[in-house]
Amino acid sequence: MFATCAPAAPATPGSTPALPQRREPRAPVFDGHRIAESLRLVADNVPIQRRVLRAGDTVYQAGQRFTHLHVVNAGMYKIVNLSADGRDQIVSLKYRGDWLGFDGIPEGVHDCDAIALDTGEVWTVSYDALTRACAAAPALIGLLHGAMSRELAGDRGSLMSVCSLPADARVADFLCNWARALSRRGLRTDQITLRLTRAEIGNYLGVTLETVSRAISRLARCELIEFTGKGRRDLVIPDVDGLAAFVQGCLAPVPALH
Amino acid sequence: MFATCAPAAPATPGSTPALPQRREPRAPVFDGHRIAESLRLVADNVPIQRRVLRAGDTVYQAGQRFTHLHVVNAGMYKIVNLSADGRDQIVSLKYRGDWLGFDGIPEGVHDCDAIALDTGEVWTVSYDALTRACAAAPALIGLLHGAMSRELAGDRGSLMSVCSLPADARVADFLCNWARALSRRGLRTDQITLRLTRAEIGNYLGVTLETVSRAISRLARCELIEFTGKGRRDLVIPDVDGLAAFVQGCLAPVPALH
DNA sequence: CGTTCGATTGAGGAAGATCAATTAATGTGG
DNA sequence: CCACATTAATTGATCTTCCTCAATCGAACG
Repeated sequence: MFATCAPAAPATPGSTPALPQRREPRAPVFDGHRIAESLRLVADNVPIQRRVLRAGDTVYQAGQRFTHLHVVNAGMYKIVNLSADGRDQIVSLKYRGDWLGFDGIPEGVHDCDAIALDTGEVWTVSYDALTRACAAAPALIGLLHGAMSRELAGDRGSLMSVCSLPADARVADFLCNWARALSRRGLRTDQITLRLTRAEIGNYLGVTLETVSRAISRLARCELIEFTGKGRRDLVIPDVDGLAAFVQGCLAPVPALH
Repeated sequence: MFATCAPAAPATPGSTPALPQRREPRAPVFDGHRIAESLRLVADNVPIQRRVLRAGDTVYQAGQRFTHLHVVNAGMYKIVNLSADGRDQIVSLKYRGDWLGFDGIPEGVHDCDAIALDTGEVWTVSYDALTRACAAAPALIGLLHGAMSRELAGDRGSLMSVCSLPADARVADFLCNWARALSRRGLRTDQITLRLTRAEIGNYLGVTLETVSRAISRLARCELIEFTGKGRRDLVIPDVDGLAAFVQGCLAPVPALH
């Protein structure tokens, strides 16, 4: 696939111009203010309970009765969906400002686990109290809907990645998204610590852990990523846009349709 | 994979009993009443505009300003996500009772297309009017949240299918879900018409159209599905639970983890 | 210092993609 | 109504990617 490490050649010489291949470093999005406001809006209108978690702690578990929602104030979390037949599947990752627990709404019972990946804090609010507060403070409705809609958008992104990208690109895309999620929230990206094992990343991306490992090694060989610490969990992405361009490059021969 | 058509042998003789392999025909879920109530609740509290669509018509398109939501009263719809680089990806399918348009909430602009797959009708409501009505009729809040949460659950299911099932099982799972979506809504399932081409199914499931075609042929050979009409678009699923069991059977050698 | 768990890397095989040819259904214009 | 074009679906042959199996290595921990 990319033994040559050719990073997304700017479209083959005689190709259609239909693909702008946008390479200008996109304006770095920063959501920190919006998130801080959201947190304040919640805390001002609903009684919250702060809860500190350590890596491995569960915020809630599948099967538990649903009574509360949780807003992430700090830390990172994985959402694990367990199907009836024993498969378990990491379906999304959550960061500061994201909500946890929507899955329990329709049936009153959670059908996912939410598990902390590192030390963090969530603000827990009663769902009943929250809906009542919505009547008084309509801004809360917009907040909630926005959060749910963003979660939907994230899911669509995952599906897109899994359905349309080869394994190496999936891993690259995963790393891009991770880095962007951090940078949008104002967290440091010059020293990223992967909080997932290769097996977990593979589970999330629909590939085996060996494939993840090989992909990461190749990306490192191409210097699209660099390891910093002793182990293989701390890394730097020197140029996130370059990494994103690599993802695009994996699609080169396929584009035209309709 | 299943040249012998062995349908989910009840676990290999000496295997762990950890996998119950539930085969009792699950109680058929029927959501018709809940959906009818939901539609009425909306119509009673918010001005709606009925809109009839024919196959291929768009309910809304990516890039359009978001002002309205839509509830499906009839017909089937595909949601297509187009990424910046030209990939387009079917991310979900919608039926009576589902909502369309949530993707526009956070940015005020849609980032998906919603396209009718056959003749149908949607009820269009102003999002502003709807949120205002939520204050007056709190049941609407629960309705909306339930709908969004169900959509999230559907997305997780898709991701799970794509990440953990081999191609043949994915197609089988897709057909199961289609049939169940219909039967839950009280629509006839003794004569299912696929409204998607093989290419579209493949796009949705992350495989090529040839793979879809082969999988469908094999399922038909095993009599897990049967074609009815002249073409290859009308089919019957004699035993949905049997088809679901086939999906499970594809996972046999993998289960244990942790 | 040995044990354990996670990660890396290689070799071989299998599932699925790609390329290509054929058939079937649908639509068009004469 | 028929010849023709067009689009969808099927099926086969080959090739690539990724999975599986296995060995090795490294870091962390008791």
